[in-house]
Amino acid sequence: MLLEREGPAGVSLRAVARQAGVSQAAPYAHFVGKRELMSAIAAVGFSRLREMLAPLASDPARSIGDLGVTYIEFAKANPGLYTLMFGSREHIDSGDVHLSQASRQAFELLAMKAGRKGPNAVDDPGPIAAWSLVHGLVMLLMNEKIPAGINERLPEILRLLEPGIAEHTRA
Amino acid sequence: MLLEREGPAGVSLRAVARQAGVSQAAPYAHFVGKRELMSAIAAVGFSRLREMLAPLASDPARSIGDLGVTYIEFAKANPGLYTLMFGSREHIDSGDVHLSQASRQAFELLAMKAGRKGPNAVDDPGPIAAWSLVHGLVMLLMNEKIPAGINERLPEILRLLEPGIAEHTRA
DNA sequence: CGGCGTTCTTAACAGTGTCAAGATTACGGT
DNA sequence: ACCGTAATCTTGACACTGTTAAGAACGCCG
Repeated sequence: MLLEREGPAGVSLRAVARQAGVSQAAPYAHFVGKRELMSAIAAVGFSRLREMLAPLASDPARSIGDLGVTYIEFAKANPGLYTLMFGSREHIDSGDVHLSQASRQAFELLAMKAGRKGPNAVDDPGPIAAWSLVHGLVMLLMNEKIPAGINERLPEILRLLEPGIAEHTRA
Repeated sequence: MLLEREGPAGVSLRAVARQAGVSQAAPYAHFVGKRELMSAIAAVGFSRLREMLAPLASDPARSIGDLGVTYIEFAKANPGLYTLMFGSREHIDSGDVHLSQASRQAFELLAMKAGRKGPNAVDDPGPIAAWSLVHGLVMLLMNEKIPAGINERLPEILRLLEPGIAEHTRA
């Protein structure tokens, strides 16, 4: 896909039109603008992520660390898509309904594992910390801020959060 | 500044040239291209971040959590700059010498607090986890993936990592 | 069959990064 | 003091971008 070769900024409406065999302004019959196209793509990205995570989340034998590893695998397999989903507020409309709904659904999978039980897990520190840790790891890896060599130590890093969460949940 | 009003993508060479009172192609006498300009800006961003963090890092009375709070304050005060520093590989040349050096220096400040002592702290899980957690938190906040309301609970979230790090350092 | 909405095309607008050619300016060595 | 060289700037152009306007085909429903 074009997204993965060039990154989100490399996607031009005209290029996707050419690739579809239609002409420059045709996309505007389907999307009001570029941001809406990108938001739609990002939304299916969240759906795919959720599909990958879902079986692990409902399996009691799997830990948060396992979820994290799968999460990172998704990001490494689709770096362009992942960057689009989380990066740049420029390319995406964060207010888009489908998009924010899709991202919330993916987040709730994490909350199941890392959070206090019950509703409004949204402001529960546990899942937020877990998501932040994993997301930060992915971002720093992608932007080469940390050496790519730590790949094997990822489970170890992810486990660092578990004592704190256990302590917090108990309280 | 223009960066903060429009975000990294809103910065155009022509606009900065206009603002400097010179004409479109003048910047090319100082930078080989836009990416180099942006990389230079990002590098001074890392320097500023390091200056903010330095006093806390050398003060034994301050915890990793304190560093994290200051880090997040920096990001919230300069969201455009922060996005440029970490976000988009499109606008920045990660291979840039000044840039990668500046980011490494900022990272070493974290490593002092959160890591095993001694050299090559780069592959020590502690500081990497700390940085990832804080960075992920900032990113998710900026892109409105998590509600802005958790601001007061930030110290609590950052503390979740401390038991794990303590355990690991002891080993 | 007629009309309407969807999809498409072509053409144009303003804006962008970048390069080439040449003018201007500043400055250091003789 | 002067001359040459390097740094800096200007103008003009190229190919590209997102977006809009005006209109041409097309299918579908009454």
